[in-house]
Amino acid sequence: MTPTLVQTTLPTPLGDMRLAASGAGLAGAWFTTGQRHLPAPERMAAWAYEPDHPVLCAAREQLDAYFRAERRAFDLPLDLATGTPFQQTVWRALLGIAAGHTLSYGEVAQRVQRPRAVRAVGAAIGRNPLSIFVPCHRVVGARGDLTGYAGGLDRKAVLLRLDGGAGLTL
Amino acid sequence: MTPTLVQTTLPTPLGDMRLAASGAGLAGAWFTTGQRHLPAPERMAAWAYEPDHPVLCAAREQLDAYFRAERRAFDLPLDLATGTPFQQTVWRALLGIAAGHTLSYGEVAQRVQRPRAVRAVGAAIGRNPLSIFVPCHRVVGARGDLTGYAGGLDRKAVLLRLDGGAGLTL
DNA sequence: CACACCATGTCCGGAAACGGCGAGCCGGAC
DNA sequence: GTCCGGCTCGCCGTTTCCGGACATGGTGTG
Repeated sequence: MTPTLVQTTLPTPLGDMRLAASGAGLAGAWFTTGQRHLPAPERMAAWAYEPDHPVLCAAREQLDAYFRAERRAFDLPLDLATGTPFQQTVWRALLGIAAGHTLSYGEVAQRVQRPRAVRAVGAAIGRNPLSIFVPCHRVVGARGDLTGYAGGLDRKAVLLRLDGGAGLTL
Repeated sequence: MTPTLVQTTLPTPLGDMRLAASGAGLAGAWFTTGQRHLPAPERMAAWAYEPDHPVLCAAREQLDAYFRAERRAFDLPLDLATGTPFQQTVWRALLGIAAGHTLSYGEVAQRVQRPRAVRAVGAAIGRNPLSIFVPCHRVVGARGDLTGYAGGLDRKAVLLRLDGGAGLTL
């Protein structure tokens, strides 16, 4: 049995989000609407609601600050253990992209020492369980186009503007 | 010598059926074409034709009503004494599946207290002498596939739709 | 008694399909 | 000529699907 998680939900300018935490740290952050690759509903239903859990509190506060453009980087323990080894490598690489910067899928592939595994990188990024915290929205097409986002391209655009210091513009 | 039976035949939307009755109740109901595990022809030839036998009349009427979707359950004495003890147990378990519901072979095996005798259950169900009356068509594969039917999968599909209240759709 | 049938179910390995891509090529619009 | 849009094809980790190999228990044979 995989260890069970605790969860909470919170509203954001981009829609409600569900946060989940394990003993190791924040393990999930998904938009409740229009998000692909969600865990199975019955799985999520089994997680206890603990809004006061320290990790969830920290995540909520930092996320609020981020949307108020008062914070550009996050600082809390993350639990990436869910993914395959390759996925974890990719996700960790994303953590190295600072706000205001972007990389192409090909560049990420190079950083992961798999220069030709471009599509595989794309697939792995698509499975990122930690929206925003693992900044998968900072990966764009080789020619600068947005290309895709599990939470919808609209949200990706907003997040990138926010990253750029432009403040929140829907 | 096993006590001799009386018989009759009647047409149904799924083809002609032969009904047989003993003093204890309805003992057989088989499609005359495309049905496996029929009694030996010479055996059946020895049964007297008695279309007016009370049990046969009741069976005919209820079967007609069933095919007209005006009846979902049967109410007449059944004679299951033909089978082995195990087979009788299985057949009786089938009587507990209401119209509109299905069980997998494995689930039937559990109900019979022989969780691992899954194939044996399948074999026993295949020998069911009372098509439709003992609803062996309500047992499907673990993943929901039809798997098999002594009267042909086509008939099984029709019967399940009929059970579901969908009316008769060939 | 030994043995071969089955209207199954589970597990496992291999094959094929599927992506949040990117480079190369071709044909039009200037 | 340039430039751009659109198409094709190779790329590779993951997922899904399919087929074969067991285990399994009652029955009908020999």
